[in-house]
Amino acid sequence: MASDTLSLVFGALADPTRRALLLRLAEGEATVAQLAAPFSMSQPAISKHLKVLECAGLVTRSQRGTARLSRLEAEPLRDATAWLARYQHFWQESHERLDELLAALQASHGAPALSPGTTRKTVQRTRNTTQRRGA
Amino acid sequence: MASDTLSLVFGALADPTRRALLLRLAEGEATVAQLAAPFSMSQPAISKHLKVLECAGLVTRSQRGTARLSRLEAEPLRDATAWLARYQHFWQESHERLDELLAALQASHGAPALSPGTTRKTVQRTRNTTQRRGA
DNA sequence: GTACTCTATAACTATCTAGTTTTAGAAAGA
DNA sequence: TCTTTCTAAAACTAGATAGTTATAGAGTAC
Repeated sequence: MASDTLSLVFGALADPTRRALLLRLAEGEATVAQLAAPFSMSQPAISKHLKVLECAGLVTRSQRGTARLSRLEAEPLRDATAWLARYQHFWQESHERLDELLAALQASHGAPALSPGTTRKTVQRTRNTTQRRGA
Repeated sequence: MASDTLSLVFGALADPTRRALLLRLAEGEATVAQLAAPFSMSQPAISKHLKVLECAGLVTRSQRGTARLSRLEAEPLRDATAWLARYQHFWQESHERLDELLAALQASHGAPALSPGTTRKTVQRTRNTTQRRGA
């Protein structure tokens, strides 16, 4: 894979096991054993996935006794989101805000433990975005 | 790679060539030859990248004469953004809105042709998000 | 020091990836 | 029809990826 940061981050996210690990880590730090528990996969396999996440900057690690704690680092996810957001106006037809979209998505297929508590009210604002599409 | 949609999308984005293709397609439809021009890479290589993008649902194609037009489909990017946004409150320390962050990013390292025209004003609002972090 | 626990590394396999060059096929033009 | 243009497919290569089992090493407890 390409070694630039964005490629590493997207590459790390391109695996359901690693995405699941991130979701778990969003609840708090965890040891390798704790992280491996839900998966029908060997411990070294999980260690490798953690290494991929670490290389992408999505996880940092510390020692606690004989165990190693993994901790979520969300910074790179911001960069990834920023990249994606350039395309926002291609799919956001009605210009609703991202967190409102999110709220809707969560309402439709079950809110994960992570989500903010309440849906916020729509804020009306003008927008002079030039919609350029087509050749 | 895993075959679920999200994995395909993130996997497609995990390559700088493919991200560049998407950026180009954001300006409008293009033929394979047009897309291949800026790259020092063979035409079949570009065709393969386009196939990856197509499999991820990021591109649809149509025929025009002897050429094939590729068109950006941003829908899957919304899903990817939605996944990422679950981590928003991990990096969005001061709770600024995504598009404001974007504006700042664009201001700092050069606005791409894609971006909305103006930075919008900060809207003050309350937020009762429960910040849950740590074990 | 010895035993135990937790995790990383080594070594290996199978599969996927990204690229190449060459070739075939489809559509348009003369 | 014959030629040209544009793109996809075939066949191949090198290297990365995701998993395995077995083992080594580091830290704690005794």
